[in-house]
Order: sequence, then C-alpha cells, then structure tokens
Amino acid sequence: MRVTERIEGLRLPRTERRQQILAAAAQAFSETGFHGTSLADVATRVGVSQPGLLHHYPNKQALILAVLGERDDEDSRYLESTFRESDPSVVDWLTALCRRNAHRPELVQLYTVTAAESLDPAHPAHEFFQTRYQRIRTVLAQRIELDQQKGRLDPALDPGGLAAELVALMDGLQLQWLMRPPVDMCALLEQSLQRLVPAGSTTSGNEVREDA
Amino acid sequence: MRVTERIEGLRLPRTERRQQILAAAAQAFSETGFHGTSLADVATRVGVSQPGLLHHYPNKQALILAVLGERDDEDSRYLESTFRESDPSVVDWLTALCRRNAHRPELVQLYTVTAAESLDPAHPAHEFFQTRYQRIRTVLAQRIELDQQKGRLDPALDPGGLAAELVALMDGLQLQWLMRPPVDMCALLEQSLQRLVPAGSTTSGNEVREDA
DNA sequence: GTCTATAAAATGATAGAC
DNA sequence: GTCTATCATTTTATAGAC
Repeated sequence: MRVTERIEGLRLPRTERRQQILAAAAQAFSETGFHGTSLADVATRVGVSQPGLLHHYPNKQALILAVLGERDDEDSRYLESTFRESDPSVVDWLTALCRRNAHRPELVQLYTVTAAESLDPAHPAHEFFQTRYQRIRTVLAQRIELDQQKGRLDPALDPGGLAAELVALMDGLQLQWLMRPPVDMCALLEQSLQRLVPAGSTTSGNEVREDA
Repeated sequence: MRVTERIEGLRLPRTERRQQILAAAAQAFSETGFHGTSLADVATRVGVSQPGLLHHYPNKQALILAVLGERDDEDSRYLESTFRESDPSVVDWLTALCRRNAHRPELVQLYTVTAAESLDPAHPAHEFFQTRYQRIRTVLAQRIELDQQKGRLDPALDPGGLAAELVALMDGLQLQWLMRPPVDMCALLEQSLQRLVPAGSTTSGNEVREDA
C-alpha cells in the first residue's frame, strides 16, 4: 500500500510549494500574529526546513505580505463575480459576505489580528491596511449611494459615514465571533442592516447565492 | 540650577517605580503588542535595567496582566462614578465613553491590539478578554433594558443582541479611528445611536459631563 | 528545491554584588 | 531597589553542499 508521506527533502514544483507555504503561514499568522510567529514555526507546518522556507520567500516581511495579498486577491475575485452575476443591494451583499466569512474563521482571524497589529507604523503590513480600509470604505460608499437612488436605503443617511460604520460593525462582530462564547455574527449584522431599509422596501430579489 | 535628571541606579519608592513601569509598558504594548514588545524595550523607556524591571514584575506575562488590570480598574472607577452621579441613558453613556476614549488614543490602541492578539488561547491575556467581553455585554444589556422600560430606546430591540452590536461598533470605529486617515469615531457612533432612539424621545437631560 | 551548518543578534530569565 | 554578568534559547538570515 503506497502512502503519500511527508518525506524530508522531497522536491516539489515551485508554485505548489509556494501554495503550501502561504497556507501554513496564513494559519500561523492568524493564530499568533506577525511578531508571535517564527519562520521555523511556519517551516515545520509545511514540513520543510527553515532555510527551505526562505528560499521561496526571502524574509518574514515578504511572507506576510504575500499571505495578505493572496487572500485579498481571492476576495476581490469573489466580490467581482457576485457583482457581475447580479445587482445585490448593500444589505444582501454584506449579508452574503458575512455568511461567507462565517465559514472561514482562520481567514477572519488573520485579518482581525493583523489589522490591529498593523497600527504600528513599523509593522510590515501598515501601509497595506491603511490602503485597504480606504478602498473598502470608498467602494461601499458608492454602493450605498446607488442603493439610495434605487430606494433600497434611507436617502437621509450619509454614504461615507455609513460605509465606515458598517465596516466597523463587521470588524467588531468578527472579533466577538472569534471569542468564547461566540456571538452570532451574521444574525446580529442582519438585524442591524434591516433597520436601515426603508419601511416599504422589501429585499431586492437579488440575494447573493452562497457557494461555500 | 537643579534639574531632575534620569540618573542610572537611582533608587525610587516601590509604588512610584511600579507606576512608571506600568505607564511605559502600556505605551510599548499598545504600539507593538505582547509578542512585539521586549522587556528591554520597556526597561529602556523607564530608564532602568532589564533585571531592574523584572524585580518589580517577575515576568512578561505578569507585566501585561498588570497593565491591563490597572487600566480596567481605572475604567471601572470612571463608569461607576458616572452612574452614581446621574442616570444617563445608554446613548448618553456611550457617547460620553467615546468622547473620553477620543482623548486616550494610547489606551484605545492597547485594548484594540491586545484584544485581537488574545484570540490565541496561548496568549497571556486570553482569559482576561473573554471575561471582559462577557461582562461588558451583560452590563450594557441591562442598561438597554432599563432604557427600554423608560421609553428611551425602542422596546422591539433585543437587549443582548444590541449590546454585542454596540460593543462591536465601538471596537470597529476605534480601529478605523486609530488609522490614517482617521474616521470621526464619536460623530459616527452618535449618528448610529440616534437611530435607536424612539421618534418622540429626546435626550434624557442627564448627559454625562466630560472631565478630561 | 532542499538541506546542514553556522553566524549574529535578540530575548526572557537568573545569580549575586552593592 | 538596582545593577552587572551571565545563561540558555530562540530567531532571522546567510553560505555552501547536494
């Protein structure tokens, strides 16, 4: 019986090994953050030596930036695809996003922990998160404005302010959802979102499908 | 001209030195978190040797727990005093809390960074934050219920859920407030809170005074 | 592409003098 | 209460063999 074992020194194709490394690093960084994670820690998870790891990513900073960048790309692709197939309201869209996140605790924790750490200007992901939050707020504010024009959201609300507020709410709920006992992140978000919908308006009929 | 200089080896009373250490440690931990902060780092800020630091707190874990505990006590005293002197509505109370926090970016960052880090079960403050969040939600839920009985808050809202939601909102706004460019944390919170107040109800007339 | 060996620095903590 | 000296580890990173 042949078994695929983790053999020391096994030579793997470049891209495959790099994928392994990104996965292991995402795990490690999500648990202990940038400072709390050692390269040896990541290397062990992959089943490779520490210099073997550094062959693929020249240093720790490059590694975490690669992890964050890759997850970001993945998310961007997802968001783009949901936009293309239908025209979800902000409520439906954020609801879908939350449900998706509810299946990815490791990813959520990676962002929660790293975003907080990155407040330090010397943190390798400092600029990454500053840019990321600006971008997210801008995109969300635009979607809010569109919804207001379509009567799906109260037009009295300030789009920019509401965007920041909704991002804040999701971030904060994620933190409490990751704790023991966990709060019901998605239920709470949806309740909050419902309060923003004008009395007459019902859901858009364009709910975003879940494709976990 | 006599100048109070930082003299090496200067002997200070126990409590005074310990206060210095807690202040320096709070600064350091807020900037770089638990893992990213070294004892030598803290010791230098205090102007003491690293073993000198360890004389007052036996290890790094004891140090961060002391920092968090002290700040918590300070906050508890503040909250208690605002309760005693008046009977603020939840809206007024959270508004006051936010304005107070707006004057304490370092304290806010300490909690933002450490709470996220503490998601790791091996983190020294893991239990601390689990307990803290449960406690905060419970207290807030009780205040919400009281406000509902007094007609200050929509009675249709679920107190427990709203408590978690408001804590999440404040946490998330704090994170974005600590970033560049900062969001206007208090303005956004107050807008959000206003949407919870029944149409007829005005402010309680018991606004919490600011005593920065 | 992966390893062993190793360097160079940082870190948490202890022992003992003053 | 504070320091110097010191230790044992850990950590990031490099050099060079296979």
